[in-house]
Amino acid sequence: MSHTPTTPVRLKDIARDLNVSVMTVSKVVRGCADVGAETRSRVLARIKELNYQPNWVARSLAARRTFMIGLIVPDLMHSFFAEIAKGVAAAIRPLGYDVVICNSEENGDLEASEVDRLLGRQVDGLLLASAQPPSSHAVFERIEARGVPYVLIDRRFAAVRAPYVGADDEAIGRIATQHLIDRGCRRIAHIAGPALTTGIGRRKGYEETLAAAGLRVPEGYVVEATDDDSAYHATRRLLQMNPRPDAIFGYNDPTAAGAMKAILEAGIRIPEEIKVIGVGNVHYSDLLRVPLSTIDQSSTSIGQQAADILIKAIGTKRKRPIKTVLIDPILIARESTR
Amino acid sequence: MSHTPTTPVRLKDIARDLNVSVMTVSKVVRGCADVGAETRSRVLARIKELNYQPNWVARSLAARRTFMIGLIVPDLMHSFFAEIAKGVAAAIRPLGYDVVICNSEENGDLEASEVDRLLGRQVDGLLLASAQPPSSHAVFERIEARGVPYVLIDRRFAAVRAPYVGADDEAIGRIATQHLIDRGCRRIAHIAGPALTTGIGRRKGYEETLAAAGLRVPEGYVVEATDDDSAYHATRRLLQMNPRPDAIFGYNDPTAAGAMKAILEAGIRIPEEIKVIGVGNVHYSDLLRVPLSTIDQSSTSIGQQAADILIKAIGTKRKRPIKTVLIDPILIARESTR
DNA sequence: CTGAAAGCGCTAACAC
DNA sequence: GTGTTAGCGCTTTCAG
Repeated sequence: MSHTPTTPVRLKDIARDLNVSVMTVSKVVRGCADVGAETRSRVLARIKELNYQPNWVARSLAARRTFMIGLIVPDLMHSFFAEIAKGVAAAIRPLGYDVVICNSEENGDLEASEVDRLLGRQVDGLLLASAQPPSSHAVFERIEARGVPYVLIDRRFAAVRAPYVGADDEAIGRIATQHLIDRGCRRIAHIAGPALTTGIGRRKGYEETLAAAGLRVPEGYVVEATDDDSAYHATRRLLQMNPRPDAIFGYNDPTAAGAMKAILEAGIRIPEEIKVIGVGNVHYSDLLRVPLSTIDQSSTSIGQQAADILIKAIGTKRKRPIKTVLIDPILIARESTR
Repeated sequence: MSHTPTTPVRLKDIARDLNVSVMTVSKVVRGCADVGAETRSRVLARIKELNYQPNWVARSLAARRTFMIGLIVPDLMHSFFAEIAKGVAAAIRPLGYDVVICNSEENGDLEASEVDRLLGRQVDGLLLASAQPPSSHAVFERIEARGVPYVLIDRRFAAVRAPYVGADDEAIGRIATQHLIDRGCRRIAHIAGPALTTGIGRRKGYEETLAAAGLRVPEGYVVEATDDDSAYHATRRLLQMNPRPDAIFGYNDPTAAGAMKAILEAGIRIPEEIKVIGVGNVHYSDLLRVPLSTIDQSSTSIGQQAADILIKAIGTKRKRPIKTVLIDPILIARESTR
């Protein structure tokens, strides 16, 4: 109705109206026990009446806690991270926290500046799917210097002493590769991801499994790509090779999807001539041209578990044991490796 | 190195070290002109040395501005909204704003509580892809009562006097339907979305175009669905009908993808026997089993334009003309309507 | 049980 | 140019 912007109601206003102190009202708002029953109900009534909403900025400054946590992901458009974000939000919301989501665009410097911003905003904790190069620890040190708890997600940093939640990347590489071998493939190519633990681990699992099976692949069977588009182009090169691969293991679903596009476009049949497998079980995997076999890594659960660990760390004085949660990857076999 | 959490450096610390007043330091930090060159450089040096980072909570309280804006979307997993979020972030970041992203899960009550939280956090503005039922204005009134600028995204509310940025939904419906007619389809079914302006507008465009072409469709040719899964089931019902549709217009890409899944599963060929078109041009549209024809609505640009309008409104005293940006939809014809 | 005092770290507005 | 005075709206601490 009244479209005249009103200055928000403050504790002070309620206190004045009721002839009690600001403190008493504050206590009622926060649900402290030490307030008389009758006083409490009078205050509560007035609060409802005026529709009082606490000013969280003021509250945060005084209490030195914001009840905000920061989440930094490399790319929100990748549904894997969107799902993590969802899991995080779902986990912390009931506890009264809000999450500020930032996109690092897979760029370490941008990420560092996001971290600084979030720290400047006094977040109580940080969740980080970091795009830092593996040996660069400056960002983590800055966080630690501030004493703000944080949890690493998806990408691991061996030298950093922080909790981590993610999938077992080497296991992912092994499972995917073994699956292709089991399906009779012998010339298995790999679209490797960026040089982060995810990409490196999956590639390592791939190489180990190949070696264990006594398979050797020609020079050039491992190509690099970061998204569906670069994977598309990389795959076109792969298809020129002699002998041509009879399988491609993409380091994530988007790259596998890009590979499929190149393969089908070349008039090659999936899975008859080339089998394809990805990682991530993104939501649309089974809607692709050929439903994509993939390795599921429970993204929602990653978000939730990371959030749980973080919240516990926030509520604790100092030095809890550094937890590492490795989620067991699960093979989802679909048409693309039939 | 030093993993001993240090209390953050404050203006006061720098002021003390340099024997100047807190104000002077504050002015330097904010880049005010009225500071002596020599003083400024001393302060700057110390700031760098100590790696001073302003406390934004305190700053926000004092300045009565947080430089945070809130963005509420129904579903971050839907890449349309993820893309909008990205566009928003990209647009406001260089201006010093941060965005707090919230998920309403397509639930009006949850959305209302998110709005309250964001308002409580004193955001400077709000971007809202609202899940409110069309006649419910309580949320908007609460925002207006606080005098916080906001702009509506994607879903429109005719009675609400706020800027709006989104696609022209009726045009979308017309273009999609006309395209199917042009391709020779005569029994065009529609998977209608929820009863919001998006769903309603697209359906209206569909019906108008059908009428204009003198086409009538049997009872039951319009079914409702909200996501790929419900669309999958709805389409299975559609396929039982007699006569069977020769085209399906899905109100967005996920529903169209779900429809395709049901069609192909039934052994029916796309586009030979049934043509399919969606809306949104989501990122993976051309990777689907049959590359999906769709209507593009420039999601990134929606985010950017909405953010621009909001930022301008924030920087203004009061009452700017209420801008409505209707983005022209563009047909992207792919294999599914060949 | 209630409240007064003392800030949280910073900035607006105005003097000097 | 620089600094002073007053807070922003809330919570902490501790006395009554």
